[in-house]
Formats: sequence, structure tokens, C-alpha cells
Amino acid sequence: MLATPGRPPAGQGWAVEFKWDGVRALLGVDSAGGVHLTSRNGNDVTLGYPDLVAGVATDRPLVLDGEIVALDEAGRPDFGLLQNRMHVRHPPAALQAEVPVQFYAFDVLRVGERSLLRETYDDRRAALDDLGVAGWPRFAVPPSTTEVAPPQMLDVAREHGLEGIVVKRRTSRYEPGRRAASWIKIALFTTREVVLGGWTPGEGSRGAIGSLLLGAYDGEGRLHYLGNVGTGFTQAALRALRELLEPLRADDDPFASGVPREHARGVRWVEPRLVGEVEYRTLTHDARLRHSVWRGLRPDRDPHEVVLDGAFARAPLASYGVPAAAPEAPRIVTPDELAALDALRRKGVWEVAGREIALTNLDKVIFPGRDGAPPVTKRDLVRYHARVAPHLLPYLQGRPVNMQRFPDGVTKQGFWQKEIPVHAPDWVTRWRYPDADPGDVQDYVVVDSTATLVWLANLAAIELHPWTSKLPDVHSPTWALIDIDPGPTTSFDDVLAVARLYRAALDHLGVAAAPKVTGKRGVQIWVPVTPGPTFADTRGWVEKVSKAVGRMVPELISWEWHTDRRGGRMRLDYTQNVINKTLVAPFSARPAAGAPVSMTLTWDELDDPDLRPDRWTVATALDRLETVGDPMLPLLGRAQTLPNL
DNA sequence: GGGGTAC
DNA sequence: GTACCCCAACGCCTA
DNA sequence: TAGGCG
Ligand SMILES: [Mn+2]
Ligand SMILES: [Mn+2]
Repeated sequence: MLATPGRPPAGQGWAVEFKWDGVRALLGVDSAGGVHLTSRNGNDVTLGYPDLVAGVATDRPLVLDGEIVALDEAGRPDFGLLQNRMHVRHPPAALQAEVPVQFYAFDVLRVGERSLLRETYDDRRAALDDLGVAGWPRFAVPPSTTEVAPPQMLDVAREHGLEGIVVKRRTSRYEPGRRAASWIKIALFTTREVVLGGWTPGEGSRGAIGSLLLGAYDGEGRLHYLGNVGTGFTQAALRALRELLEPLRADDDPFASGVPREHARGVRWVEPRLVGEVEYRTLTHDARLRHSVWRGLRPDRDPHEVVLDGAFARAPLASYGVPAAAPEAPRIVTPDELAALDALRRKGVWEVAGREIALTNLDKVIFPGRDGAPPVTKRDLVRYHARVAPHLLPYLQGRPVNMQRFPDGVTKQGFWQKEIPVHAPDWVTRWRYPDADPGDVQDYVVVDSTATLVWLANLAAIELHPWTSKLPDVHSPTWALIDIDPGPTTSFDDVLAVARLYRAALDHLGVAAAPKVTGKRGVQIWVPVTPGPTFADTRGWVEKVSKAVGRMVPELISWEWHTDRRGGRMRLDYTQNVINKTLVAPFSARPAAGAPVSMTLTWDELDDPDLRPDRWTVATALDRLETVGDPMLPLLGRAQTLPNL
């Protein structure tokens, strides 16, 4: 009797068991006391499991249905281990000792002369309990519950790294050989992105590729092996993958924690540039994907966005001896949390996003009011950072951040800060810049959580400038930045006219990009770039495009270095494309009255007569993001090679 | 903004 | 307790 | 190499 794949059924009358990762078998004891094991397709596999045969502690004839499993050190069935036994017809004693197996009995079809086939599931389970099978050496009767609903059991299975559940109708009969609707199996499948780090050639008629070696990055930017995938490909996909992988050939294994020898045989290593998506059922004890199936390439993903998360950050990776830290998913701050912020006095501790953050001078005016609106206090800035985090964090995560701080308000001098403050909470992610000169800043803040954004708001870190490159490859820009800097006499209409010229140029080149207003007077255009080119490459490219744009409106543009020789005209600033030089992040506040923010735009909005460079503020940006969304977000991490000019 | 020191 | 001091960037351009 | 620039 086989289970039908499906979804957890609703309603009463079901029992739930776990789905075990082993091989199905019927165990029969005949009237002479002889034991026989029969596989799913009717083969006699008795000789392969003398240890199970020896464990049978009854003379009564009976037939049990169950699963042969091999347990890992955590006591969890591990199909990978069982494979060492499955194909061995006469296992030597040493192998039996090294890979012990168990029989998980979950049904009984016959006891003595009495057939139980027509009995209900509940009655058969009762008979199974009466047999005392659980007391036999190497035998177990895994749980069947009628108390816990299938969805909850599925959660339990997920937490324990099990394959899924089987739900059985309590009144159902046993139907030999049939795939019945009264048994429903629900397999856990998880989708995740993976970085391709190598491949093996296919054997025989398989052709281009046999399997792919998969990985993901830890919080330190190291790539870890996550296993192989060798199924789920169309033939066309295999050919296409080979063409993409061939030019990425590398001499060295890209995985920081290595690859098991048996998976490294005949592997062609590649630069870890391609991202794909796989489905898998569970993780193995050493944090590798089990039952993974290829689902396709994700050219829209940056490899460094593919990080070890949740399940991987727990125990398994420890076996590689690697600390696992990953950017947290941005948390939406709850209304209760926001109310707690409003309830604080001048200072206090705000419990938000899983942290306790000390806040000071909450009613201090940081920004004067604008257009008759009240001034903006530090409490307002803190609230804004907390609420905008889901939109802002994607642009900050995985990058060092340079800050411009205004603790005495934006009417006073601010200062740049790159170094992580000495008394930063220990949960703030920091990064040591290995190429920093002695005497320069060594340790930078990496903003990877809502809590960090709140903490920075308390420091009056108003302008957040993420690096243009991502960790760990800080010499490879992920954006090419176009920066339209107005001069004293430049009108915003002139800025928009130039931005539209860039729009036409990029459109002509077939380059994807998105504009944003800076919140002060300018406009920037951010062009996503697949890591690979150097800053010199992106700077040169932006310079060429900018010089071409400048030739169309020479009366508006100056290329003079000294501001006093520019005649008030604007500068097309391509020089910002260099390591450790930055532009203000989307949605970062700017030091000006009313707390304006930098806001991403659709290209069409460059034609909107109501557009102003400082139109949105910390008070209005979230409405805008809720109604219009973030037009730049689809470009984040998008793969793009800049065309030759 | 926050830590340290002098008063 | 409080007054006061100090500190909080950097890469590249041009002359 | 100082000072300008962003
Ligand atoms: Mn600018
Ligand atoms: Mn600039």
C-alpha cells in the first residue's frame, strides 16, 4: 500500500506519522520462524539485513510493514548512510557494525493466522502495539498521533529535519499494492538559491554536464559547499549551463570549507558568479541539501546575496568549524513597538526588532521645520529609520557604510564617520577593511538589521552612504553611479533635462538603471553591474557616457575642477566610482529643513512637472513607498554587463 | 553622541 | 552633578 | 605635496 502525494487534509479522522528517509520493506515471519524481507517491488532483500533478521523476537507468524533506516549520530534516519547498505547483498560484520540499520514498523498486516487487512488503521495500530515490536532489538514503532493536526506535525518535521509526514485515515483498510487516497504523503520541499562553484562533465549520453556543485556565503563572505544537484535539468538547460560555466573556469576550489573528496572527483571549478535555484527536501547532518532538484538560473541575483540562513545557521555548519552569521530578513516594526517609542520620555530603552536599544535626547530638534511644519526631532528620525528599514536595508546589507552625523542638528556642522564607534553594541555587524592604510579607519559598520538602523538614528547618523561594492569583494563595484551635481545657478529643470539625456543614452545602449532624487538639489542614476569589472572600469564607462551627455548641453555643464571656475554650472560627477567613495543611499534622510529624503523614481517621473528634488521627507516617504513602491528595487543585484562604448 | 576628566 | 574637552574620512584631482 | 572637491 502506497501513499498518494498531496496536501495536509482538513477535518477529523486522520492520524499523522512522520515520513521516514529509508527504504520501504515488508517483514514476514513464517510458521517455521523464518524471516523474510521484501522490497517495494517484490524483491527478497533478506540477505542484506542479517542484523534485522536477528532482531526478530517472536515465533508467531506475522507480517509487518515498515521502513528500513540507518540512523545518524543524532538518531535521525539518514538515507545517505543507508546507501552504504542498500546495495550490499551480503554485508560483512564490519559493515553491519559501521552502518547499523533499524526497522521502523508502522503497520501490521497479519498476526498468526489472522489477516488484519480488513481491519481499520486504528485497530491495526493497536495490534502493532500489542505485539511489543518496539521492544525487539533494532526494531521501533515510530509515533502515530491523532492529537496533533497535520500542519503542526509538518512544522515539527521541518524543525527536526525530517522529510515530511504521512497522513492516514483512521477508518481505512490496508490495500496491498495500491496507491490509496486514504494515505496521503506530504513531502517538505524548500526552495533556495545557490551559487554555482563547480561542475562535473556528464557521462555517456548525458552530455554537457553531470552535476553542479552548489554553495552559499556565510556572514564573513566565505563560500560553503551545500552539495550537488544532478537532476531537474532539461537538455537545453544542460547545454546552456555548460556554455555559461566554461568561461568561468577557475584553477582553485572556491569553497572556503572544502568539498568532500567523493564530490570533488573530476570537478571543474568555476568563479562563483552564477546563481541558481534548487528545491530540496531536507538537510543532511553536515548541512548539505538532500534530494535537490534544479529549478533554473537566477540571473537577477548577486551571488553574495546567497547566504546561509535559518536552518544552516544552526548546528550543521559547526561541523565545518565555521561561524554562521547571515543578514537578518528586515523586520517590520509593529504598531506596539512604535507606540512604545512614543511612550518613552527624553531618553530610554526601546525594545524593537529583537534588541534593546538605548535612546537619548529623543525630543531634540535635529531638523528645523519646513513650510510651516513642526521641526523634526530625533524621535521622528528614529521612528523613520525603524519604519523604512524594509526598504532601506536591501541597499545597505553586505556593505560597509560611511555616515554623516549631525548630533547637534543639521543647522550645526556635521562630520563624517566611517569607524564603528568604540561603544557600539556587540550585535552591530562590523567589518575590518584589510586594505586600510595604518592610521586610517580599520573597522566599518555594516548595516544589516533594523536594530542597527535605529541605533544609528540615535547617533544622529543622518546620511547613510553604503559602499558601491559588496563584501567580501570590495574592489568590485555592484553599481555604476551617475551623479548630477547642480551648481549654484543650475535650476532643477536643467538637472531634469540632463537626467532625461542620460535616460535616452542608457535606453539606446540597452542598459537598465533607475533614477533618484537626492533630497537636496540633485539627481542620481544608479546602474546595476554584475561584479567583475573594476572601479576604473565603471568610472571610465560613466565618464564616457557623461562626456557624451555633456556635449549635448555644453552651456549647462562644466568640467572644471575648481568650483569658482564653473560659472555656476552643474558637474557630471563620474569620479564617485571608486572604492570608499559613496553616494547617499536611497531613502536616507538629508541634512536640510524638513528632513527630506533621497527617493527612487520611475523614469516617467522625470517628466512630472510636480517633481522636486526634495519632494519627499521622513514624514511622507513611507506613504510614497506604500503606494508607488521602490522602482529601483528590481535592479538591486541584477546581473548586467556594461556595453563597450 | 558619548566618554573621560576636572572641579 | 556638571562643565568642559575631545573626537568622529578619504580617494583622487590639479597646480 | 598641499589644498580642493564631493
Ligand atoms: Mn551628487
Ligand atoms: Mn558628486
